[in-house]
Amino acid sequence: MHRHEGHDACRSDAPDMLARAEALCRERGLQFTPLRRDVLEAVAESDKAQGAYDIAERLSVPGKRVAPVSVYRALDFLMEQGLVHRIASRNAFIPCAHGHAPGEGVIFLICRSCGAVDEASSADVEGGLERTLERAGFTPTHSILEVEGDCGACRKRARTP
Amino acid sequence: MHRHEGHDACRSDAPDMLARAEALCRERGLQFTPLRRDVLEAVAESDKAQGAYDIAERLSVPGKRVAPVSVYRALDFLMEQGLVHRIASRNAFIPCAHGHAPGEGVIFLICRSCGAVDEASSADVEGGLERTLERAGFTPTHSILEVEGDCGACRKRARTP
DNA sequence: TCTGGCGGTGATACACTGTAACAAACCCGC
DNA sequence: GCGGGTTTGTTACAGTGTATCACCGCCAGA
Repeated sequence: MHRHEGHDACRSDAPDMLARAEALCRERGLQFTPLRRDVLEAVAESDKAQGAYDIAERLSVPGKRVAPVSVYRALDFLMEQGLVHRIASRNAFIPCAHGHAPGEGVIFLICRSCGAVDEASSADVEGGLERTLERAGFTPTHSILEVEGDCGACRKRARTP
Repeated sequence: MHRHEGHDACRSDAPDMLARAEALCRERGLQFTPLRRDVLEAVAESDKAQGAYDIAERLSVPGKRVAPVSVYRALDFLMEQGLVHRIASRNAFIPCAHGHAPGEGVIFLICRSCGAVDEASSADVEGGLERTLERAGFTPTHSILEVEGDCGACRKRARTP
């Protein structure tokens, strides 16, 4: 089990994220288009989960509107490539903090106070889940695990206002 | 760890569910109104997750329309009382298969083929999750764990068509 | 009895989220 | 240049959820 270390730096270091995405697309023979780049950059600019419409609005400038449907398409692409995650309980999107092993379970920690979303992973949880599913005769294809609560920073802030 | 036994009977035994709900409301001094009763019954009639609009349509008869907003209000009430669950990945609702210990984690097993939703629980998963959250300095208030895949019945059906 | 409050419901409107369908632009190999 | 796939723009629409206000029924208290 491990928690992802150095997370904050990761999330705010958008340039690194973009470089990684570009390399990944080149490697896979896919197009890292300007729109996809812009959407990824917009998502990576914040550690809060952002809605597709927020992103569309942020990317729009007078004279050059980006329609939500375009954002959705870019997000679909970025999710397929494992570059962003969707937070089902919020209908919102966050950058993937780091390269996950394919199929590795991710736990999203969503702070109800500051809105930041952290990622964690746990071999214990994953193993327990596998055993539970097997016992139930259930073959999983995809699982989501999202926890809402208070992050350490916000709890500390609440104690010493 | 245990998987909920006798689940099918539980889910289809709507009358029992209604009696339980009524008793629970009386006990808590809350109103188990006709609308709430109808909504719970509609949810309990199927082991598939149903959308609020589906429920509204099902409850509507010529001359007596039930608006989605009314269904949402009833569902909010029923969720607060722990009688129904919301499936975040589907924007849909299912009856609670049994009385959970308050705060106990539930794992939803969603079959992508037949759409049925089963419930499971696992002390392993829960313990692992607790440890992971503590390590991350995160205080949880609510967590959702939903797994999509193929249930045993559908996998068997696929093998012998 | 009257009255005021309160919870529940009905009804309308609206905001937010996501997708379908089609046309235009672009890119790339032939 | 041409043909075919991919990407994007645009419009329209479906699905999901909430805000607001009015009305009703009930019940406690004057």
